[in-house]
Amino acid sequence: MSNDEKTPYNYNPFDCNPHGFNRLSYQSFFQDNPTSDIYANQPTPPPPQPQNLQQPFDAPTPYMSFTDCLHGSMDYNTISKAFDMSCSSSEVISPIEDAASNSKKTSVFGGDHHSAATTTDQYPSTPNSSVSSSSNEAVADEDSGNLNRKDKHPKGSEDGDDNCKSKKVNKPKKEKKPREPRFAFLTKSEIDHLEDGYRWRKYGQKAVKNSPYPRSYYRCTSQKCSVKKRVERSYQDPTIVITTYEGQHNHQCPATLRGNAAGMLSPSLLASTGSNMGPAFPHHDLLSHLINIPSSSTNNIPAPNSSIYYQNLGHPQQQLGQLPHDYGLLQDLIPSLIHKQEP
DNA sequence: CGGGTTTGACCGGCGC
DNA sequence: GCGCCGGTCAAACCCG
Repeated sequence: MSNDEKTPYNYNPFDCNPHGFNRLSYQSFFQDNPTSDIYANQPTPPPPQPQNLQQPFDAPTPYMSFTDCLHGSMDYNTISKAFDMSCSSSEVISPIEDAASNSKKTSVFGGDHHSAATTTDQYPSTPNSSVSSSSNEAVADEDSGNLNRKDKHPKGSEDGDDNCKSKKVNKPKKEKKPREPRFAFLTKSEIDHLEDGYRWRKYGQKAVKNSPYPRSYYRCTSQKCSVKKRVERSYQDPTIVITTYEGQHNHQCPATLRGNAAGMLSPSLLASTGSNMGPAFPHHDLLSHLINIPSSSTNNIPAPNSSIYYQNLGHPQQQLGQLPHDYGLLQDLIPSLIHKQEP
């Protein structure tokens, strides 16, 4: 069952998309709750979070970008709030019960955060509808240098000899390290690993329980950057790729450094996002999929789900009107998006 | 040869 | 305590 069979979409030159992603029909930010919460459908209690996020920069501005998120310059709460808005319209992804909702890890992050996935049993049956579940993870976690773990000792064979099975090297009982904040993107794509401008090294792949699709683990190849991401395919809708970022880049986007950034961005986005977008904006591929740009410029891509985004948002204007002030993220993106649709 | 991928094994948390 | 499972490691392999 390869994904190649389905190729439901055409290549969209507008997106400069060499991989043939399809446009994102849904986007979601969620923090935490591995796997499960991706599908979690819940009203996401907007948490009164202390602003103790690790933020290299000041408070989020209305011009935060997705990459800002990726770079950690953004308050994750802002993100989640922003998307809570859109999910508050009771949109949820298709009921991917069980594996997802059942996961025993719904509140794994120390439990010091509202376990988001709680009402998973009442999925409205809105297949392919967009979801915007958001949850907050242990935002307080610093970049705890997750690379320290285990000191890189070869497992069990540290001394070689007869500790044959006793892989338990006597470790200093490390304290539980908090997890990085996470957020996920659901992207319609034929390929699993979406270009986002950063370079990633795959360090693992695991079969996902109850899913025929494996989950891949990637780490940012940049030194000292501990950002990780997981990529898996929704088993309910194999055209959807779930990309979960964990951590915050502490460097610039390599693509940017190569001078590609400009080419990744649509002028309108650049214009609308302003300088705050900075050089670290993600690959246009990603962005364009994130916001489901109905690139009128070409192809009437069937994009079966392409309308979902709007469906969920209802009338964008209206939605925007309801937005809290910190809806800056979409507020920023949508106008440019709309602008872009114009011939 | 360096960097990335594959893949089986290991680790550790969690639920029962 | 045991088993399950997600996440990670690292040797082997691949590729440009």
